Parts: sequence; C-alpha cells; structure tokens
Amino acid sequence: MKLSSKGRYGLKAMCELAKHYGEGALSLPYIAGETSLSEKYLEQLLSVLKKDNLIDATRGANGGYFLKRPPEEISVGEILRSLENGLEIVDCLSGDCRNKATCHTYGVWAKLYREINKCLDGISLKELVEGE
Amino acid sequence: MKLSSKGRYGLKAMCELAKHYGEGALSLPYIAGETSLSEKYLEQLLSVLKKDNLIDATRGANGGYFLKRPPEEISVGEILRSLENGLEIVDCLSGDCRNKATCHTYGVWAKLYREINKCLDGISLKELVEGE
DNA sequence: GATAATACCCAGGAATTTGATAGGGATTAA
DNA sequence: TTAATCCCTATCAAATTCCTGGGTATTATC
Repeated sequence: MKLSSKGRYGLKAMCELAKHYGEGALSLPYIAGETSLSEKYLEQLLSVLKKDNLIDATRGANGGYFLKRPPEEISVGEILRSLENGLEIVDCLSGDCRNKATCHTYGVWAKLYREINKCLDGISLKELVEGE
Repeated sequence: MKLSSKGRYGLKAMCELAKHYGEGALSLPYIAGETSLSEKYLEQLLSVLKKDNLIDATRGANGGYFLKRPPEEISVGEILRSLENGLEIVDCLSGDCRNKATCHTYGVWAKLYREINKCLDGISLKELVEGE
C-alpha cells in the first residue's frame, strides 16, 4: 500500500505555493527548481490540482500558478484525494461492490478509509509549511 | 493508494482458517475452493503468512494449514503487514530518509502510518468472521 | 505588432510492479 | 508403495507508473 509519486511530489509543490501565498503567481520553472522536479512532469501534477479547483493559473508572460484559497483552508486530504484520484484503498469502496452485506472484509476497508480521510483532513497546508 | 490483491485475498484466506479454527488443518484445495482462488496463487499467499508465523502447516496426506494462534489474538494489522510486506505508505518511512528534519511532508506520512496501524491493530480476526 | 515568457494539451514509451501460472521436489498418512 | 499434501523457484503477460517530448494558445512588455 504505497502512495504514488504524484501524491508525494504534488504535495511538495503545494507547499511551495503555500510558502509564497499572497505574493502573486509562481511560474512552472520556478516551482520545478524549488522542488527538483522536471517542468514537464510537474506540469501534469499542477493540471490535476487545477482541474480540482485547488489552484489556479494565469497564462502569458509573468503568469504562473497560485492557491485558490488560503493555506489554512486547504487540507492535505483534499490535495491527496485530488492527486491520487481518490483515496479508496480497495475498488469495492468506489461503489460497485455487490456483496457488501455478506463480505467479511468490507467493513475493514470502510473503517480504514474513514480513518485515513479523517487523519488527512485534520492537517492543513498551513500547518505543514509552518511546522506544527 | 491501493491495497494489493495479496492483502485482500490473503485476508480472506485467513478468515476461512479462522472459521474452522480448532477443527484441524484445512487443505490448500479446500481453501482455494472456498475463496475462489487458484491453488497455485493461494499457495504463495499462505507461504508468506507462514514465514511470518501467523499460520502453520502439516505436510503429507491429510495435511493442511491452520492458524498458529486463536483468531481473537491475531489482528488484521498483523496479517496485512505480513502480506503487504509492511504498511509503510512512502519509502522514507522505511528508515532511509536523510532529511526527516527539514522535510515538510515527512510528518504527514508518519502520522498517517501510525493511524493506519492503530486502526488495523484494533480489529481482530475473530471480530471479522463473527461480524462486529 | 513582434517577441519572449508563460500555461495548456496530448501522445507515447521505458521501467517497474503486479497477478498469476507452471513444473518439479519433499514429506507423510494410509 | 501410493496418493495426497505442502514447499520452492522460475517465468511471464498485463497493467500501471513515472516521465519525456512536441506542439499550441495566451498575454505582458517593448
């Protein structure tokens, strides 16, 4: 059970945006430099975050990316659900399980899923960059 | 972040062993039949669980697999850590992270790791097969 | 209006991981 | 001796992951 690189790296990028919240947009090359990611790869992560309304961007010269809401209003849970395309640890949590009722293990996955989300939703991006 | 098939199927096999705890050993073909897994695949899962001392086996005719401890003394956490080869969600939790101190995100993974283990260690195999 | 800096879109591919199969060997009850 | 069983290890196809590359659209600045 591993988190994908997308999740790990995307969260780092979000931290970078949070550090500079309120200072205008950060360009892709700048964020790539700070996070040691290739521009092309980072671009894909940011496009996912943008699709899910966590960040926004302005195009053209002097354009870049910025958080859509202040860091204290964005949770790590939101970010990871976006990047990981949901945190469902098994497929049957995604709705299409026909024998929830009789399955011995379904309850375990459901409980774990709730705990994971609870934990991650309890951490804001602001706490992350400020350390505690 | 998905649990592997090994984890899901292995837990089902453990449930089967738990249901028949105290009734002697269950043969590989029998467990395979009950869980709808191929014998060869199931064999690999059971070998992992045996290596980690959760189950034991007797060889030869009338042999089979059985739990090494009663179901109430085996947690789902133990089982999944065995099958998944640890529940570390990111590699840096497995000891070899050089910049724990400065990394913004390390704390998130550490906390989540603790929560996941706490949750799964709180569910016994007995609860699972008896429902609640 | 031209230029340069930027975000945006999408195709593809190498490497890794996963899920599973296969064959043969060792052990033991009957 | 035989048949039923667990044990070991190699291999493979499919899926997924991680990343690169090329080209397009937009816009501030000169």
